[in-house]
Amino acid sequence: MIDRASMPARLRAEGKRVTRERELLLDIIVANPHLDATEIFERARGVNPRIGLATVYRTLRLLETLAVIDSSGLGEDHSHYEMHQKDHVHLVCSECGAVLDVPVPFDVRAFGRRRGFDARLTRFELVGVCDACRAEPHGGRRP
Amino acid sequence: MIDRASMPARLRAEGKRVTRERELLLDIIVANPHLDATEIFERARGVNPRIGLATVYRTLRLLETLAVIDSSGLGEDHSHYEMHQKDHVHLVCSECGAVLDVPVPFDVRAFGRRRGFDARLTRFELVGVCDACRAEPHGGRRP
DNA sequence: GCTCCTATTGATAATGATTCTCATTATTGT
DNA sequence: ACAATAATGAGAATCATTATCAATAGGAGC
Repeated sequence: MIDRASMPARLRAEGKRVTRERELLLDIIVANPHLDATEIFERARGVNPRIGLATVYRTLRLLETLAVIDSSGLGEDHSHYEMHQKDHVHLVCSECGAVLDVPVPFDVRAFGRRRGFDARLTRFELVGVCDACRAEPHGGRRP
Repeated sequence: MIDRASMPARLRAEGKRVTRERELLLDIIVANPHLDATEIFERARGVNPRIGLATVYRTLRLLETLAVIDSSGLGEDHSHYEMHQKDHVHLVCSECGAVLDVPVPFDVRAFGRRRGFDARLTRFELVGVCDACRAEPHGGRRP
């Protein structure tokens, strides 16, 4: 996992500016993995009501380009974000939306290399129903 | 892989009608895995110029609901489709767009079960650069 | 700390993918 | 063949994301 404290230096190293907005968005992503752009936007407004949605998308794109954050669908048709970390599988509960990160049980780089691929990024997800939701067939919608 | 010939019976069993459009779209998906909705639409028009894009999306949604086809992003921000088949990893070349299907090297169901998840569907992708594209750094854009 | 240069922001229009609406058409049971 | 109604086609509507552009604010130099 990338260290939050090193981000300002990292941005400057890339010739980018360290703005209030970028700091705020990074804090939100670090503290809440798996949020989507709208959810990040809402939380950001709670702190800085003047922030715009465009800034959220622009910042997410920048951070993803810098490989600081990763995006994934998590069973839905839009992106969710988290700080970049070692290859892992997202176990997504289609009932309650819970997401569990589990290390990939094999060497992904070697797996790709064996097939002539130089792996740049991975997205592994397993969508299903978690224990809790299987236990209570009635309630248990998205939190 | 689901057998194309059994699809009409499968549709009727679900109380759905077997239309020219559905037959055509199934043929296209079987013959060309990993196409997106627009590509499927274009090929379909080649055979039946009267077909509408809405029908393509409706049919894709229906077939996915019936677990006849699966969708995945393949490194892009929209869905690509293929007949449902056993769990596999998509190796996607970000340079030429080539997609390679490789069996998942571990037992996905058991993997999920061990974490309290009842796996319904999986999406494993590894985005990188294939041998061919690494060989020729100049050309080699999307086919 | 003050200024200037320009990257970044905010508001909003634009785009792209997908879904919805509704009148028309075609599939299926009889 | 006929009627009942599910499915289609065309286009409007929606949702996520990107582009545009004037206003604002980092940060390098003084």
